[in-house]
Amino acid sequence: MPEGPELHLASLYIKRMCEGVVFTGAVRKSEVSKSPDVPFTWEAYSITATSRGKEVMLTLTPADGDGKRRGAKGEAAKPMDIVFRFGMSGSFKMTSVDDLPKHAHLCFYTKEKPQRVMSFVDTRRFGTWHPNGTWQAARGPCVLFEYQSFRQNVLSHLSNNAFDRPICEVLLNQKYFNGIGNYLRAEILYRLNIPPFECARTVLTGLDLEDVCETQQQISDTKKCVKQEMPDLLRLCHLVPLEVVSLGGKGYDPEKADYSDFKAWLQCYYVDGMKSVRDHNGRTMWFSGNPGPMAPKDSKSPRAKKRVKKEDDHDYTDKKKTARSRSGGSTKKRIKKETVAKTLKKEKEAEPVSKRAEKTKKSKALAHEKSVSQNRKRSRAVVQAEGSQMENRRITRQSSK
DNA sequence: TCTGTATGGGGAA
DNA sequence: TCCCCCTACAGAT
Repeated sequence: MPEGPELHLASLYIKRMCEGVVFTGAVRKSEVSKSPDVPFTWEAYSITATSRGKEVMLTLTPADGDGKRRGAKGEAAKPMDIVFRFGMSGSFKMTSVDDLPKHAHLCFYTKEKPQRVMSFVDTRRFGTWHPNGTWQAARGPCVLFEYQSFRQNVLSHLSNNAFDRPICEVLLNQKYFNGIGNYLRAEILYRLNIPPFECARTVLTGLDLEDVCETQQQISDTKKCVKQEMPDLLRLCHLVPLEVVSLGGKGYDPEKADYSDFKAWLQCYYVDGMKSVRDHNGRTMWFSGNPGPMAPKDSKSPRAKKRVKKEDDHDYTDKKKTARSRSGGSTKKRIKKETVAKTLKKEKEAEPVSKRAEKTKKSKALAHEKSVSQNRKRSRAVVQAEGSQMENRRITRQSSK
């Protein structure tokens, strides 16, 4: 579920579910998880949460007046912060003990009867947590809640070689864009019609250090702001995630019933008619129009690349053996080579968009079409239309300099 | 049964 | 820059 908006929605969910609820006992970790144990055991404690970019911090606070002022090992009663990163599939869920989700890896038990559990659920186990943790120092300010410092952090470091790369790849750099992930980068660049593989520095040079819309309320009031001034790329890094937050629900999470709202909100990511290529890190970039000058020449999937490499190695070994033995190669090897050649040819002919994506998109297209046409009539359409013209003119100016 | 793909990011070379 | 961590699912074979 996890980009900036989903992490924030998770923190809101935790706060809502844990408000006034007393938790008890030890925090329990699944056997299979490689994340650390959480050394926290109290007769009574409360839970609250906050988010920053792609991190969520849980604060466990021992309750006053429960008669026990010391923990199981005699430690003083002080709160513990646990910092979570969600990986590709992390989320929090409050359930009954009987309904504990299959992939619950860290569990907090309530003191009620019947007992309930707040658990960190993470199917793929790419998520991590850090007891007594702090916000990760290497991550930049939150695009949602530290907008001005986020903006200044980006614009004051443009000379850094991190900005030599394509804008779509820099948008995933959490040192500068804490909270932006793969669907947000697609949506943001699409709104401004910025070629994803344009050089980041070219796109960002010339933006004002201070945004004219200074207060969050002003910024959040899209209509008001758009009428006053065009939103630039950095403001959209703030506004677009805010839109997802305002959708409520659970954002990007196909398992949830309210996923349809989110799908309808998407204008570019996984949308019918959009193009997709692999960026230099092997992640799929969705876009329309011109990919930009720094587009990778070879956009094979990481696994396809690996396979081709393996087969190349295999082929090389075969050739060496053949040369040594002067045998000319066995029938088996010839068939293998033909298969490899066919595979390569297939891949060459294949569209950048996978067949699976095509089919998924087709089935999605009908439902999507209806609501997108409505959505686009809203303020975002204004943002996109006006913004893209301005942005294109600006980028053209930058490029020609 | 095999292959490709998925909202992220740490660490080795 | 590449490899790896891991599960689930869709579609191809």
